[in-house]
Amino acid sequence: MSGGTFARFRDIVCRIPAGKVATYGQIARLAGMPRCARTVGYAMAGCQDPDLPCHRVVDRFGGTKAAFDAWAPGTQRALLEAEGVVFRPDGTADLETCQWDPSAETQNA
DNA sequence: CCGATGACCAAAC
DNA sequence: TGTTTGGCCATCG
Repeated sequence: MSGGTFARFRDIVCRIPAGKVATYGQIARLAGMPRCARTVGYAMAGCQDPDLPCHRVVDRFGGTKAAFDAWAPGTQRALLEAEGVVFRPDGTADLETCQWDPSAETQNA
């Protein structure tokens, strides 16, 4: 595993600050694989690591995935809201306000 | 062991 | 302008 692509995704997702959300494509892009967004989602689906804040990972529209709902109905949104993420009436996270900005990644874990 | 799938995104026609 | 296919990697059966 170490040295695998999944490890890279996990590392990136783990660096998402609380109150922020990142999209699969964004993470994949940061990992160096703009086309590997699917692999990112799979990394979460197959390996729900407790240290992996997959709840901070959303799709391009900031909408939580149905699979996540199956894992924990309404939990993702609750966690994000608890972290300060702003949700819209449509049930999607306001990416304009809460999308993780890797460029401003000054928190450096 | 090998084949198919999967929580997606972006470019191409 | 909108819709479709393509692509990537790891895990599951």
